[in-house]
Amino acid sequence: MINENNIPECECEELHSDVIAKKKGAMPDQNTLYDLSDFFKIFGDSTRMSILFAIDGEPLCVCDIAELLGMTKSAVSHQLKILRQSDLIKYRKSGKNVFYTLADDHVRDIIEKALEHIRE
Amino acid sequence: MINENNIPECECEELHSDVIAKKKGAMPDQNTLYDLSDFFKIFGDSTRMSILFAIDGEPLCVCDIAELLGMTKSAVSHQLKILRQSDLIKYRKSGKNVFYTLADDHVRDIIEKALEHIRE
DNA sequence: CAAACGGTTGAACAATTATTCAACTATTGT
DNA sequence: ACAATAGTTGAATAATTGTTCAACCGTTTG
Repeated sequence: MINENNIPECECEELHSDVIAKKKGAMPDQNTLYDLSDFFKIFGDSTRMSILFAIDGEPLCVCDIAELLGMTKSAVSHQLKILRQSDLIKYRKSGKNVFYTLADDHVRDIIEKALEHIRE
Repeated sequence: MINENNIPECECEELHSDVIAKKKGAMPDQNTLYDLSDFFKIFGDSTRMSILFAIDGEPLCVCDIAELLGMTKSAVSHQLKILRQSDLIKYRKSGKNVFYTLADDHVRDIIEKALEHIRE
């Protein structure tokens, strides 16, 4: 079913309107939902997840990360860009090298929580 | 560069071999990395994120969720299946309806942590 | 200054994935 | 038993996204 605003609509007849109305008021706004899912999307790739573990603690240059993960510098650099844009990592240039490491402990925290969930 | 095992390799000449060796021992195994990123992948979609907020607290039937999100039952049902398979939600059948709600507080915890990060 | 190396980038390609559509199952009420 | 409704499902389509490839920039070294 498509309504006049071209938005698909539920075609059910017996809706629990009161519950829906209550929920509608309690839902986070659309932007927050996008921000949240975009944030999790970053962690939802095994290459990026590997990079985060790799640069946890000691900073690593792009070559080292590539060697560690068995990937090309290019592929790693592309993913580093995404991590940079999300402020999950920070970097320091040193001559021809660029050393990357985690931005803060927040990242570690979230991954730790997820590990707990997986291991139960 | 592709080595004899057909795995792309870093073509750098000045690797920090000692650091790499140390890191290699500290990295989680490949399966854990996949499990972790697969877990986060579930949260990395705004539709699923909306559903999780919708069914937090009070259980909602598929129709109600669809109405709340302005989506078709089918689209919602597909995403509910993914959430079910990841044990993030539980459901209760009642006549023609199926009521969904969060599986446990773990889910809420993780989303809360992410919200903290976003809002800083 | 030129060559070499570390790193980045854009376009192309391949793979993954969310939504739509139509068909289907199961349950309820007449 | 039949019609109607809630929900699920598989296939097709469209959109998103990760990796490769080639070209490029910046820094260092001969």
